[in-house]
Amino acid sequence: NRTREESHGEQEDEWALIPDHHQRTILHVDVDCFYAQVEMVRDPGLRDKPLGIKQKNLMVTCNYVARSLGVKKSMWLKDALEILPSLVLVDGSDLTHYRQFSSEISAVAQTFTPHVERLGLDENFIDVTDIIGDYLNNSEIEGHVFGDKDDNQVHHSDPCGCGCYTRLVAGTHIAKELRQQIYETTGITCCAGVAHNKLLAKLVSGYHKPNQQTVLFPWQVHEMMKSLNLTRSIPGIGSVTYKALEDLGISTVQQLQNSVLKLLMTKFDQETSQKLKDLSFGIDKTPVRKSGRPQSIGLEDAFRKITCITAVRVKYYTLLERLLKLLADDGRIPASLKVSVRKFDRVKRFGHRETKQVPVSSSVFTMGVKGVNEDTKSYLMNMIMGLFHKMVDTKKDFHLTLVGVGFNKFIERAQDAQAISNFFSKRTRQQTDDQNSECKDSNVTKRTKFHHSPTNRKVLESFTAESSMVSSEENSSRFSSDEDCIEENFKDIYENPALLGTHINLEELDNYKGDKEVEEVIENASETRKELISPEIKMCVSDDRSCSEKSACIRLPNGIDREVFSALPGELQQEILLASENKQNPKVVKQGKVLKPKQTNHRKSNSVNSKTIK
DNA sequence: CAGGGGGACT
DNA sequence: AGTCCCC
Repeated sequence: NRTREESHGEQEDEWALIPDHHQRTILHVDVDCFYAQVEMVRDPGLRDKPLGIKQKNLMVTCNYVARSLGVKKSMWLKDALEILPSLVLVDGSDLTHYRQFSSEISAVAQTFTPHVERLGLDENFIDVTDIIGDYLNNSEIEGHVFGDKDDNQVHHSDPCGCGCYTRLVAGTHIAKELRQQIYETTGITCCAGVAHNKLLAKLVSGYHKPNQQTVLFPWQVHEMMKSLNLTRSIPGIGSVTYKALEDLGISTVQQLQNSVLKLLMTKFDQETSQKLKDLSFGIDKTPVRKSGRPQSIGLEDAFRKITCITAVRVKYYTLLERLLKLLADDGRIPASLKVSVRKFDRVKRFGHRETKQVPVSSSVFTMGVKGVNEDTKSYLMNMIMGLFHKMVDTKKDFHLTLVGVGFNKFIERAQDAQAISNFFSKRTRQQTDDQNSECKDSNVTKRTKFHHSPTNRKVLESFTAESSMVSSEENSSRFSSDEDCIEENFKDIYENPALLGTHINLEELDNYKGDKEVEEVIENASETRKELISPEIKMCVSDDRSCSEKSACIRLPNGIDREVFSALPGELQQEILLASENKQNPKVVKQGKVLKPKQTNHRKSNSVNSKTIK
């Protein structure tokens, strides 16, 4: 009972000859201009205005008021404002609220069935095959039907004979109900597509926009696929695959349908070749996979130009602070840290990133009764900078247009966590003669094992809270298993101990009473703070315009964005200014005992290395 | 400055 | 770690 066109494949094309019985019923739900809707729900005053959501210089989406006035998705901000000067803009760089709405929407779908697969923040595939029985008594179709009206009226029952007609009609009722519930719980409107596979459901969901739905019956598949014209409009055929096909003289879906598998196999392996052909016929056997929680959590910041190491540190530090909040919300313990950069490249322009990763010890996130604190941040910062230096040779000129940081593996199950924590504590015992290892071991075990418990949740949440610094001794045992990493990655800070002082939370000073060397580092830093960050100057720094009129203004180092600078915590502002000062006036900074005793053994010089500051 | 994510496969 | 895909 497959459609005729599905048999047009080559004889050797075995997969294509397997009939598609359309046994499944799949929904694709796609939120209308997602970011714009979220902002309109959050501020109903925006409803009637032309609204654009921007990220940097790009308007990533806009509401339908704006669209009716000639603005399109993914326009340059400049172009959008030229067309529509009255466009109201909201910055959508921080995805926090979008993530929240997104998971609420998926959660509504999950009340129907667990078979929900997320695609990006605003799309969900739902396999409703399991629950279709509850909806079979509906005879009327909800929403639109793809294709010619007359054509569909011919088939008023189930011409296919496999029961797909009845199931798809039932699917339209589920889609209707789901969209209604999403609207009631979140205030967000969606489109939906109903079909017998993911490809088709997705293709058809956008046929009537916004806030509408469409069903596709199998006998319309051929017409639908032909109407796509270019192969590029098939999900799964991206720019690279499209160009490869183009090289073979295949540009349209029809050409792909008529292509010979052997020709495709000159550019793709057999499996891929077959998949491409299947797609052109609207055949897609891929299952709807439960999405579960994200497998990575990361943040990026793009910009036009960063050329100095201090700015890099500032960017990573800022991203890391936000990332730790996301991590605390997530509740899981990460096992791997990934750092990325995008180097300026005239040819590639964008898209390409270089990345490096390292395992991170789970103890970094679980040790310490008072939770993870500033110290964890600087530990991770050193990891980050270590990876960064593997990608960028800061002794030479460099030009970055993006930095990113993320966690991409998580300790999932109690058993795994147990094994991992045992592994770490074992290593620690062998390598150090740590009397406290018993205590640490039990800490790790307990926390990791129950990392979903409320108690542990609290520990995680305290990442971001101001909390007290642990003693140096505790530090050394906590991180000793990552010794190798620290030695490599701490290099930057070794070379400029004055920077270290600026990392210290001023509220934690009491912890260092009596430690002369540490106090000295801190004093250095606090003097710097007093000198450079007086309230007046802060005001000046935060306002570009007033700054240009005042003579007392701080002159920021080249490459430092004033807006970025003013948004930073004082300690990082100091770091920048200090670094810039040192650049012009390299001076010797007296060495102090630093936070992690291991370092002192490896420090080679007391002098500030102006090269690292660039 | 396409942005700010994410996933699967190799 | 890189490539390709998706939104």
